Amino acid sequence: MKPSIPQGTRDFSAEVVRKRQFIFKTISTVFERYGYHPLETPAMENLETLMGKYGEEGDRLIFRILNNGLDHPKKQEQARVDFEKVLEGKNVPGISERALKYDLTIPFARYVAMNHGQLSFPFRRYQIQPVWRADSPQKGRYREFYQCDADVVGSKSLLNEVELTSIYMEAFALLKVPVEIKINSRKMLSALANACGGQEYLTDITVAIDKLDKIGIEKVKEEILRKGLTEEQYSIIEKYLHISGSPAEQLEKAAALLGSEPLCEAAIAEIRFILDYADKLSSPESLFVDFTLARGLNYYTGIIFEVKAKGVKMGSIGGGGRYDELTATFGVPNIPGVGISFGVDRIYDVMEELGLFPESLKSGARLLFFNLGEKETKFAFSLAQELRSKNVAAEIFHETAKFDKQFKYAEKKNIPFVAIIGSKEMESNTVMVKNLATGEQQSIPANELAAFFESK
RNA sequence: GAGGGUGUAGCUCAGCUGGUUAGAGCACCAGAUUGUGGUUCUGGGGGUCGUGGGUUCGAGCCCCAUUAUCCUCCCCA
Repeated sequence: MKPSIPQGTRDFSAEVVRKRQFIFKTISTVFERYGYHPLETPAMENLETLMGKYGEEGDRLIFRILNNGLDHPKKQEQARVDFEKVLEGKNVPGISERALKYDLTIPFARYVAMNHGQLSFPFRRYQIQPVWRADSPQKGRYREFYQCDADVVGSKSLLNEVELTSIYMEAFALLKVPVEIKINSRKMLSALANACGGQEYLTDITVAIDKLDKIGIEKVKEEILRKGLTEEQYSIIEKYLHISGSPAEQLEKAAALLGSEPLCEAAIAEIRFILDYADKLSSPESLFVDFTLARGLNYYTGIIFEVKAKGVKMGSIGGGGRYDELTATFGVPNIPGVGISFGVDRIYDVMEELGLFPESLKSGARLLFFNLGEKETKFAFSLAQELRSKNVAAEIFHETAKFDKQFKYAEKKNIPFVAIIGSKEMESNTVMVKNLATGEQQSIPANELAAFFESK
């Protein structure tokens, strides 16, 4: 048979794994600095935990796991009856009661609901794990991909939003990715909806203006009018979308337009709270107020975030916001929260495009010992062991072979140095070390080899 | 869920309006070169042309089906 992997999944080769781990490690280091703790949850959850949390569309994309033992003679009859129901589109525990997790937020909510007695609030956690979606794959979309989330629950303080903003700034600074961090408040959008027709239009308006930079203002207008708003009502939206200027000016203009709405006042207070901390953040120039920012998800209730990479054509590489009642669906009310996520796969693509990964991630071993025969290899082996004990990665070529072959191996594996030990070297107790990039070689006493590499 | 493109050597792909024995580059192996690579040269191994049918004297090429994969829209990260 021809080997293959399931559609929408990937193997990661050595270099890719190192680069991805570099991203994970950088981000988690920043999370830890702010007192966020790691959490891991199982790949699979009970189907019941996940169903109904992601909307109709989302439910269809959940990977369900078939129960074991359906072929057991005692169960076969029941399985047939149950399967008929599955064909009608129902979920039947007899056929499937587990599913692969679809995101990290719902499992986190489940965890908090299960353990809220033991947790001390506010509870901060970060989580970097794969999730699975039975979507049809295309460019930049996979059936297995990683999410990287940080959330704090059990606190309404806007200081959390400030810190999450700061986390974005620090993490992207460490990764050297130039970004724009956009913020808005969902309350501002609610105020807008109230001003032009009422809350029942909130979702329609949000969905439409969220697409602004994708489809252009004309299409946004079309879409909004199609939803039943009048030209007059739309004119308020148009004015809203044209608000510009410095953050302070933006807030003023918004107040002038929607000031009569109490929610607008609340929104302005939230945004102003964050802006008041701007001078204490590491890169305030990357923070922007963007009233057109809406985020697709409807569960956000306060501040919302979105991060875009500068100088690259790419969707957002991070996003998040405040939500209320994360755990209410699991019977534990009154736990508000706010969280952000990093789009790891897209960050990878951006960094690859801009050449931001450190060179050191490319090679494994620093040194390859040539294999020139049995005696020589024994000599090389003890030297290699010494290097390894001093944390210098070293490899010995696996069999005696022509120089040509061993050189090519080193080159392919991006190993920068080779060590040649033949009878001459063994006699004088030295090692011939060659730098492959420059072609220079020098004879180094065997007992100084480790020091030579440790100093590099 | 809707709509496109592509399946030929390990990889990337040529292959004319259907016409003898299906090619190239890279990779691999051997040699020129028994302790100094990246260049060059010579030789070599490798393919039931995704699968199944059909049209034809003749199909890698045309038709139908099927399957895999990539992409666009919807939605999302």
